[in-house]
Amino acid sequence: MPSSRPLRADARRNREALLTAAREAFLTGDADAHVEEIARRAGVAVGTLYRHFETREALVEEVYRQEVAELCAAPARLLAQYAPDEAVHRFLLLLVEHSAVGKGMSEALESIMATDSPVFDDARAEMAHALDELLAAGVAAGAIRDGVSGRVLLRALGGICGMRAKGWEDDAVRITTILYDGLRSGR
Amino acid sequence: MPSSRPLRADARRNREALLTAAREAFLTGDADAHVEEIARRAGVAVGTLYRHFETREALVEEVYRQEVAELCAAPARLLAQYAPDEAVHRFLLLLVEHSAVGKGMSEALESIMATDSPVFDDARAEMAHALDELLAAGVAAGAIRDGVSGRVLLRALGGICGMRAKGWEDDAVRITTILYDGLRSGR
DNA sequence: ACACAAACGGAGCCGGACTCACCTTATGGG
DNA sequence: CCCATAAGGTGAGTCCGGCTCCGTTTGTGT
Repeated sequence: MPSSRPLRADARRNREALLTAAREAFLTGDADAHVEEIARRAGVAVGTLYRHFETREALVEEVYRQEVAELCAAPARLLAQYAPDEAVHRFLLLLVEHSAVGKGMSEALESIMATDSPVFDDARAEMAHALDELLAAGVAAGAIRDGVSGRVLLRALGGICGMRAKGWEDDAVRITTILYDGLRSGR
Repeated sequence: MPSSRPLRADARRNREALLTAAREAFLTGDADAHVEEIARRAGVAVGTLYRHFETREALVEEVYRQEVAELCAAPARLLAQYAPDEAVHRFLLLLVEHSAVGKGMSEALESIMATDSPVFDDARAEMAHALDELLAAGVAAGAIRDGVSGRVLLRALGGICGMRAKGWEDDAVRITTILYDGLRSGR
């Protein structure tokens, strides 16, 4: 259904502007910028925002989806470059680092990983699948314990990404290491 | 300042009724019950609710605080009854179990553990302190790795408690076990 | 150029948190 | 026991933010 008609030029431009404006708003701190504000930043009226996105939530989700897609590309790349268990370790740390781009985006990731909103199911499935690959490779190499699904690990990571206090990065790295050691200890 | 005057009898009753109504509302699922609804359940008007609690959030916080206080009593009890590392393990599982009382309360716990809202600082500090005791006992007994603070572990637990999908309990138990193994592996 | 569907703008609607001016009642001193 | 009085209760009304609706503008295919 992506081709019910190619979308008029100005419409495409506005849609893009809205997504950019929203992403910037979230990155610069306030994850609950008003729709008016986002529309203003994009140089359009609220009505236009609602022509492109069903609800405010839908817009937020779209921004999240793009961010997640980027993260999902990582596992394959890491597996090609490192030994399986090293790849797992690096991915965990990458995730922590990535969620550091801003409070807004970190909230986004947390939502994706912790909620049951049907809208995020795809993103979660994709993420879980990417993690499954990583873990499977680790198990095959005898470096990672068996019986841990990507979905389970994803849950744990959700908690890590939700951290936002000052000095949270140190905490995140520490928890990540604990998890990693835990994954190896039962192998 | 808890004694600017003993609070009139009906006032105390209403305050209690509001807390009870709110707790029940959260336990029975909808964590975002409207203030009107909560007031109605308590048999008072919204104005009365706002006489006792600055904002809706403040009411929610008070309910959380009570729940957390209950959890904070657990570590001391467990330490008196079990070996340190066993106490840690049991507390982790207790936490999971406790957050199962309902989606509403589980959201509450997640908030307490994941946010930086100054209002929750006390609860977090208390919780972290309780965990510190547990961990310290474990370290002293040589059963737990050193260098993990209660605060850090609390973060990890926040993620676990935030899980709400069907079958989340199995996931939670599994993650908890991984964490536990991780805590022991570096000793 | 023209027609016309597609897209835009923005005043206004609506629901939910919160306020305030006025009424009710517990309580303690006479 | 009763009254004065201040603590407490009430709920219609305000405010604010997400969302809608329809009249106007504009890109596009002929």
